[in-house]
Amino acid sequence: MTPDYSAVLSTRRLAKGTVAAVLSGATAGEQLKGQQKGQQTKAAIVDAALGLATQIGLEGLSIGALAEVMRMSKSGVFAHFGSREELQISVIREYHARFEEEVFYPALEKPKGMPRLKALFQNWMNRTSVEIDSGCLYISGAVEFDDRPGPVSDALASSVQTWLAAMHRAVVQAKETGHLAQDADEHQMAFEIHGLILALHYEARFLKTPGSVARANTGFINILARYTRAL
Amino acid sequence: MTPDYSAVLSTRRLAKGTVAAVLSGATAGEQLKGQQKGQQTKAAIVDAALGLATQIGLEGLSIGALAEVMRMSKSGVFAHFGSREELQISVIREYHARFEEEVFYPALEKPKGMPRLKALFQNWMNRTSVEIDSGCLYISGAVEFDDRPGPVSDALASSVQTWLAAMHRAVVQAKETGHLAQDADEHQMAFEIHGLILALHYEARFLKTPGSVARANTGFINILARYTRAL
DNA sequence: TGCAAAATAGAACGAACGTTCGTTTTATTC
DNA sequence: GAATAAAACGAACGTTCGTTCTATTTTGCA
Repeated sequence: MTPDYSAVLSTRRLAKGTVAAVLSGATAGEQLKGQQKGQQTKAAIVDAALGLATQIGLEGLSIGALAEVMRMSKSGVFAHFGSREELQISVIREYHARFEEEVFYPALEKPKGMPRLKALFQNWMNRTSVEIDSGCLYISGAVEFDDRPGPVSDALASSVQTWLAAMHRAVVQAKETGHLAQDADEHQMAFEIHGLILALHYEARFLKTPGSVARANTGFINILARYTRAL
Repeated sequence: MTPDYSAVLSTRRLAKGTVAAVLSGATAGEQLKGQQKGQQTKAAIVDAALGLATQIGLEGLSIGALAEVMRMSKSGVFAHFGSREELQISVIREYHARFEEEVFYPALEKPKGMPRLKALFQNWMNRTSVEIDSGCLYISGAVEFDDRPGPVSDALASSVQTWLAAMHRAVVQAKETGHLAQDADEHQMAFEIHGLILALHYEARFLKTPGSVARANTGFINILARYTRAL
């Protein structure tokens, strides 16, 4: 149920199409199909939908509003997905793709261990900072679907788990390479890091508290100090 | 714009009616009005509405669904509030009242400084743990209204700020009483604590990750260690 | 007990929702 | 350029939404 980045993490970056295909659940046939007009339109719709969803949430995303943005008819938009749920899932997949492209892959350039861990956090934080105006789908989605089981919730949870697992793996590697104390609890550390990102998103985006970015940074430094020092 | 608990924190618990009146923005006249039938009905509606809102969110809260739960007509429910927004704000005020009753006031029994700070966190965490089945309005609301300015968002932000300010003040007092290092950054510490609660809510409620409560607890211990030790 | 006020019901409103359908327009292929 | 498939349209469906009216019932008080 929960794919993870482990393979990618140790083998560096795979061919992009393959990874994306696996992660998005798309079949090989779909990927290789020629770029008909409909495919580009669909991509444009998903792009617009993602923009809407990060602002008003996946639940607030309506086909009517989306059609208006696209200057298309409701039925024209609808036909590309067959259902609202499928549209939402497409949006999640797109978000996932962009997230890993922006946060995960660039960090693989850094060597295993502390450098990569730092890069992962830094990229994650940068993205969250930028998203202060648009919102993070992994955070808003979690709230919207934490009591609404179904395919959309599953897709969302799967994406999040994938990313959190990658983060956890990076911590494990940092310990393996001797950059962290031998008795460091990897899950605990990942949990605390996650908390920093969530607090940043909450305080900066909703409360507009100044200095939140600096606090998240300082928090990370504190966590590092805690887990490099022997207990 | 942002009331705070400061007065209450230093004078112990005030007369309940007064504090509640100030916090809820209700007028004295409203408070003293005799308990007519309508008042109890309204209270029952708000109670049911709070139950619904913590599950499906403030945005998902609909008058129709609420009327069904109450076995009343839509217009009957509606008449008590005059608008959906007013209903939402009533729910927020009710949540606020219960939150301080359950989290804030009991901690005032403990002496200022570390004991009170620990109690505040513990109560906060206990409530968040219990809320894993029902959801926290301060968290879900922040996501739903972070890009939707208006009276509801204002009421919500005000409540949250009040609580976070109380938490911050507790940290300041802990430092004043010598329980924390002299160079401890109170805002930074409050930020990190907030992150723990958010991570707990996220991982336990959405991802159903086992052991999240223990991790939040451990995280708090780690933070305490960091801020009692000199930098 | 009677009367005014408060509380609830009921019907209706316009708008928006996701979805279905048949038709028409646009692309692609031969 | 004709034949075929893909894509987009426009209208309508049944629901639900918040809200507005006008009755009707219930309540509190003299």
